[in-house]
Amino acid sequence: MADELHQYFEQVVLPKNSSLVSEGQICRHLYFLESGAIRGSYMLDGKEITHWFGFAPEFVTSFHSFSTQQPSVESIYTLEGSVFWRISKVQLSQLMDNYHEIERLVRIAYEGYYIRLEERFVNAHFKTAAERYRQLIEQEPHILEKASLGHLASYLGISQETLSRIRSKR
Amino acid sequence: MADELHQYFEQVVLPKNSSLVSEGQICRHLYFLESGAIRGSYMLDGKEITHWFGFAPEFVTSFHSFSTQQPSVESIYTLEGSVFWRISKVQLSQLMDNYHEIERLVRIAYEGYYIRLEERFVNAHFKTAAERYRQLIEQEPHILEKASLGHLASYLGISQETLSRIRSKR
DNA sequence: TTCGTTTTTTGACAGATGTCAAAAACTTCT
DNA sequence: AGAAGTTTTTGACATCTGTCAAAAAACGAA
Repeated sequence: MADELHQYFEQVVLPKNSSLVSEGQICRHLYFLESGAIRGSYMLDGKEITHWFGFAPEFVTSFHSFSTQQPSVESIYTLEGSVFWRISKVQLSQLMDNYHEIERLVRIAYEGYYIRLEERFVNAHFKTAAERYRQLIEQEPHILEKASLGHLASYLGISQETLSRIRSKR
Repeated sequence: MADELHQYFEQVVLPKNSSLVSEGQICRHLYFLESGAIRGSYMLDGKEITHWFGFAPEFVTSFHSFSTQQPSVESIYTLEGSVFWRISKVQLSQLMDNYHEIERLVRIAYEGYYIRLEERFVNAHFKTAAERYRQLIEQEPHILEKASLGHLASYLGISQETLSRIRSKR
């Protein structure tokens, strides 16, 4: 099985600040981020909102588009030089058909992603900007090293200026 | 297989305002909500925050607790008389082991739940209270019929007073 | 290094939202 | 219908946060 797995994956290497997935296009691949870091963002009222970050090693894609095969509302960009291994949706479906074990891995992956998102959602819900920032420092410190202030601010759901002021107060 | 499935599920019938899952307890079951409506909530600074609603027919549980088997941070209450069919995590795991088909159903379910939560997250992220309320009316009008103002407000991430004022302005 | 660009910080101000408190409207039960 | 409880509305006020604009700092390329 390991042999068969390998032949489905294709390596993708991207430099810093390049796009992996573009808004408006259908995302047909699931990517394993082997090394590097990325961010997912979308446009709102002319502003770019970064709503998630991805760090190696993990599976990433524009989940909504990949799952529904609708045009993606988000774009994905590299935050630094990154190496991916990608597999198409069609091929992944075949693998899941052929191997219960693969279907299970994907199920467990989704379960994990769901839980993580739920936690983030709850954390964001009724906390002040400062509390969310403090929580970020505790729970996802790696983000601080790779993301710019603007990316961070939108990730936290606040303006860049407010984040700058929160930072200067300690 | 249908026969075998049936024997794993147990019916639970609850009146209005009763609790299905309580904070602090490990949630060991997945529930199929056959009829009725429920809400999931947690305590924050002495206030009860309702962060999701569930409506028949769908599968519901305290996902974080069910998945990790850690004590639940949320409680689940019925909004009206409701009928559930529950299956234990152990038994569901057995079913998933024995039937690839079941594993697939669960995988697809998680995929759907993830997408839904992501949409809600993005919608909430940078919109004003009024916009979120308008969006709720368009996208989840059924919630309006069952939830009290207080539940709704916390679901939208705003105070009850603010929601009341938004409502009175149209 | 130096110039030009991007990112971050700071200031002034307006507007949205939360909080506390009380009144009003609505429910439920007897 | 009436009493008691709950839910919703309203008012006054403080504060957090966003916006716009400009200055300062950091970064990159030549």
